[in-house]
Amino acid sequence: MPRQRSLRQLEELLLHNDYRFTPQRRAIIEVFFDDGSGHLSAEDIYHQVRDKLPDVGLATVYRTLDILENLNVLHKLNFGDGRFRYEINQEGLHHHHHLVCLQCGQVSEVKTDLLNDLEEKIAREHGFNIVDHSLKFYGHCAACNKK
Amino acid sequence: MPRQRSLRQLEELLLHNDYRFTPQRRAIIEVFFDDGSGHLSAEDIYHQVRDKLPDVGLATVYRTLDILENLNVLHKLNFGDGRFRYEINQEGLHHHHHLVCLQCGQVSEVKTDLLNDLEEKIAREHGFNIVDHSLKFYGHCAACNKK
DNA sequence: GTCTGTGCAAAGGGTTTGCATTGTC
DNA sequence: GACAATGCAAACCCTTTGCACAGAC
Repeated sequence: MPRQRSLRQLEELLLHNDYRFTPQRRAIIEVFFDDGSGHLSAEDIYHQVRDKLPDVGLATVYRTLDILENLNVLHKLNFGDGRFRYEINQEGLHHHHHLVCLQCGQVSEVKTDLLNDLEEKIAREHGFNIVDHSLKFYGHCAACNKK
Repeated sequence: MPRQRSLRQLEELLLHNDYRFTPQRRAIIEVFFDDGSGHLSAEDIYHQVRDKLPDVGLATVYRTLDILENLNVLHKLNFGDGRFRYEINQEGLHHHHHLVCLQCGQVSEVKTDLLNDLEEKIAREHGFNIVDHSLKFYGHCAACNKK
């Protein structure tokens, strides 16, 4: 099982779903491959895409992000800072959590997932069928602690 | 230790912090006492306050919510539906989690907190000083499952 | 050639801010 | 009576939408 889909695979995914594989969409996907930091806002992506394709419109970015989210290529994140952020869905990276630094705003990831027990308990006690979860820790990151 | 502060105590809290205890602020706080459901949006509060004080402005609601959040009277929540929601902070209700139904939008609460171990581990491994956390489960609630 | 995708600009929705007026301390 | 708080409306920010044009199949 591949850890991350290739550009080629994503092209096929789009075409199989009756979407066209345009230069704009290609460039937007490439931004996610190029940028390792993850957690990109629409504006971040817009600026990076415009380095390659200077005429791209912000609306195109939003429309593409929407498609990619629906195809489960991207995950839409909300850290409460007034804008949505997107990260690429990678197999094996399911259910990681986020550390949001309240000082510098940096978001890092925790791989651990100890929520399975809790999920079972909730499903049992509340009759709630869990599809997804979101766990965020807010605090002060190592770098800010040193200041 | 009281489970919930009284109106009187909140009045003193405001005055001690050089804020005035106006009828508007009183009415806004009362909304939280009257409404048991919790998770109120600014608009929800605005409408309920206007039943008592018809001339209140939405801006006043936002400004008051902001003050009460800073005084740790309220907790600002984000369920990703495009608006912030507020719940009153009660002692003993620290760190409860939310179940967000993807069908009907209803938000209910889970009292369990099994995150202490995980928090310690994260603080140790990442040097991240945790101040708060947010855990949300998305899925289908018992009522929607029956439909 | 058809019809999806694009860019632009305008609209939308929640939240914030400026300012003259009101009213609390 | 000073100055914080209010109400109104405009401004803001991110996101969505309408529309005519461009371009992929």
